[in-house]
Amino acid sequence: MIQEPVVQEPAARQGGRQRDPATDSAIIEAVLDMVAAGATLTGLSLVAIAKQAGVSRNSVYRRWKTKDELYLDVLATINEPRPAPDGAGTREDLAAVLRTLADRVVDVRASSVLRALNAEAATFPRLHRRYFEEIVAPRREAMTAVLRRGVERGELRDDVDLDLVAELLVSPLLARMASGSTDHLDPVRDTRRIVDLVLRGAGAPDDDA
Amino acid sequence: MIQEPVVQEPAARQGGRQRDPATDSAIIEAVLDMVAAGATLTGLSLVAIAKQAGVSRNSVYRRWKTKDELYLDVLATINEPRPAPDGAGTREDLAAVLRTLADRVVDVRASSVLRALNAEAATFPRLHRRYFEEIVAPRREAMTAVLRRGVERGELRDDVDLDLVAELLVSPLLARMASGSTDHLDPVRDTRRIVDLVLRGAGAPDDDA
Amino acid sequence: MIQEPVVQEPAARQGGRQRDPATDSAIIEAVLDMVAAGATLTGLSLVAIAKQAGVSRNSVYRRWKTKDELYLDVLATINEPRPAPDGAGTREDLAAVLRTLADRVVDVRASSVLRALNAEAATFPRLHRRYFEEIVAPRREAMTAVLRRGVERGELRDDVDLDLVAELLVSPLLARMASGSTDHLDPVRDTRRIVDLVLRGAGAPDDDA
Amino acid sequence: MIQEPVVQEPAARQGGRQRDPATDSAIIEAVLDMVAAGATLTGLSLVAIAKQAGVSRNSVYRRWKTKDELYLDVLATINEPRPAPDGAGTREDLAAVLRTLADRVVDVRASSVLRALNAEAATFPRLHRRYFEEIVAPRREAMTAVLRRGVERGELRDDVDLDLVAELLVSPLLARMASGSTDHLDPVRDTRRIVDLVLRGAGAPDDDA
DNA sequence: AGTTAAACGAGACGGTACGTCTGGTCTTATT
DNA sequence: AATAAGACCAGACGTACCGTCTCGTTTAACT
Repeated sequence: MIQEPVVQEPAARQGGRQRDPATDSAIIEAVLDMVAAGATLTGLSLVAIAKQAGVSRNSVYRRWKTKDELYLDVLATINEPRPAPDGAGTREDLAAVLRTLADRVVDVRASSVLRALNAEAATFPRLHRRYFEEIVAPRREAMTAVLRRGVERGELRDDVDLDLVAELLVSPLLARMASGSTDHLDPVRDTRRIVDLVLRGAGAPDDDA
Repeated sequence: MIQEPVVQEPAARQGGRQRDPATDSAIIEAVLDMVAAGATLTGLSLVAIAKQAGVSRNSVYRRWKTKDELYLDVLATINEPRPAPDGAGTREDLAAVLRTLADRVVDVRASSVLRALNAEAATFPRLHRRYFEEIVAPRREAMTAVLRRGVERGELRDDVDLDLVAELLVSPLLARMASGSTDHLDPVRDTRRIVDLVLRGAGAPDDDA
Repeated sequence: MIQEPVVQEPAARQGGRQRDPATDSAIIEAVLDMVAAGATLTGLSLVAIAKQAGVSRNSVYRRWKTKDELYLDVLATINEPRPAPDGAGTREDLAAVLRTLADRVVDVRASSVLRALNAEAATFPRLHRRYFEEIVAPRREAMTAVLRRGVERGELRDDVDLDLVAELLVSPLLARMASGSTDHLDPVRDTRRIVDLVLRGAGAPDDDA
Repeated sequence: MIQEPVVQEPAARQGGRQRDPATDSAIIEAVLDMVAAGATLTGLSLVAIAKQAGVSRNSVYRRWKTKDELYLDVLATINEPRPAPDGAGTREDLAAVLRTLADRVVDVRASSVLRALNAEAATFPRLHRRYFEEIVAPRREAMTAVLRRGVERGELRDDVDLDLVAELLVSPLLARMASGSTDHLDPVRDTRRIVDLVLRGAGAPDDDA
């Protein structure tokens, strides 16, 4: 799991001043703020981050050798695991799974980081892989599980491509995250509307025959 | 329209060597290639672009004072207008409109630029606005027109939010563009499948009542 | 001799527009003015000279391939030969020879060029050699001739080093040229005073024994 | 006095790495060497100096914002004050004062810098003024004092222009410095000969009447 | 309490890239 | 063919960072 930051504990501890934990978070906050303000992952430098955090360069470099490692810890901050939906019904379960995503999309700093990460995946392969393993994959599995159960329950057609359905459900939120048009998004209402429309379809009933 | 590049024609022409048009395109190609290779809009420098284009710095700065202006011309390159769908039927028209988008998504260089532009919208507001006016808005109108006609024809329900339907149709492609997972996308097949699923819905028929 | 400029006559003259002789002198004047204004020989560029002369770069490069060649022609402009003194008397002859030098020292443009040339002798060896052969050597010979005649006539001691006497006579003017403190120099009066003092000496008569 | 270089001490010293004093002198040495090798004051760039000194550009710019300021410190290096002559006799005192100058003339680096400075006085007015105040003026006063005392003692005529005598004494050395023909100069012997000749005069004794 | 060791801010340092400017060459249109 | 205008490449210059390093200072653990 990503939960545990990789800030290296210095080996043997026999004396000396302690690291200020406030510095750790000040730096990570600085990254989140700057990225949310439009900075690029590549464009950010440890120096600039230090300045924004009100901390000496030294204090940043002491903790992370590279931006890559720092960003791993930043990414860990974003992931906020949720319990699996309770299985009340397919419609509600889908909405619940989507909510997890929608909440992150609405969080400006989180969505900014993820948007930046997508745009620069090639530059940060390790970071991008981690993003997939820790954030994307679990959600996808949760979604798939709900969909499969929906078919079993007879609440979903059994002749549809579930992967496509999942993509259809998730994409509106992802697209908003990608474009940054996150303002008018109401996590509760909009996830509900998306689920409804995907389940019901937009075509006229006759048209289905 | 964006079609006409803004490369400034120097005022009065009475003598002097002519600008090499090959240089213009070499520079724009360089930008497209570098962005497709993972570069950031902010991260690119006119110097690096010149190097990649095999052109002197001077020749770049002579044409564009800022990256912003250069990118405007790059963006113009991407926009490839398509005729409106012929109106054979809602299903076919929707697929046709989506195709325009899907083709751009599949084009690595185009989608890379747009992905980068989305990620750095804050840094290039003028560019982003232009992107909306010239590329996004026309497609959206085309899509809306088709949908409205579908309702009039009775091929679409009249109780659905057409904006949401449009978003549902478009988002899978946008999301792929955003994440760069563009490899397995088949413009013809996949647009068809998306349209079908959105029209028909994924829910079991009984469930609709 | 330096008198004949080395401006290359274009080989065969078969037709086409004629060179504008005004351009030649405009360029040389430009050099003189710029050097007098403080420019360095190395620091001047043909481009800057063209601009100052109000002439296209082309027109300069067509005439002189290098600064070196151009400066040779500039130097030729400075040398203004004078007839040998008439031999009325040593005192008058010395003053006459010094006058030639003093007049050049007073000419701001000439002295500026020579001062610059001295400072950058290492960079323009050919030019510096030419300067010696064409300007310095003739004057020195003239001076030596007058001094030798003075000894023969019994107007000068026969136990002094004539080279040193010559140096003593010439140096005040050269030093002024070198330092640029040329303002308060009156060629007629000051050469006279220098000659008088050198002949007579500053020591009290008794002191000589 | 000029003795104290103007390398700016950053105001408050509370921390940070110390400047390497070896870097200071390496840079100044570089300037002296390059000017002695024929470089122009204007032509030198802080970049070239840094390269020659084997130091990063940064380290130069950190110390001096402009060439002007750097050259002030270079000039300070050249000035080497001497005690006033002891007053044994006018002849000896004059020789002693001239020696100070002759030694500087013989020092290739010092004379190169001063020659360059004279040639480019217009470009570096502040530097040139300083040169006068710190180097020229004191020597001139020393010289004048000796001469005046010579008159009082009856060792010099009382009807000569002492300023002219001073100029006559000093100019041969200055002229050599200006022309760079410094090789065959023997400070001890030549100053002596100059003083002797100026005191005694070159004219035949009868000629004075 | 004194010693030791590390955290911390400040800033020197070498290196690299950027955008500007200029120099000399080449090309085009005009005279 | 000479000229003016200007595109073009090459390279230097001064600036701005970046990441490393070395200081002097402060804080905490361990004698």
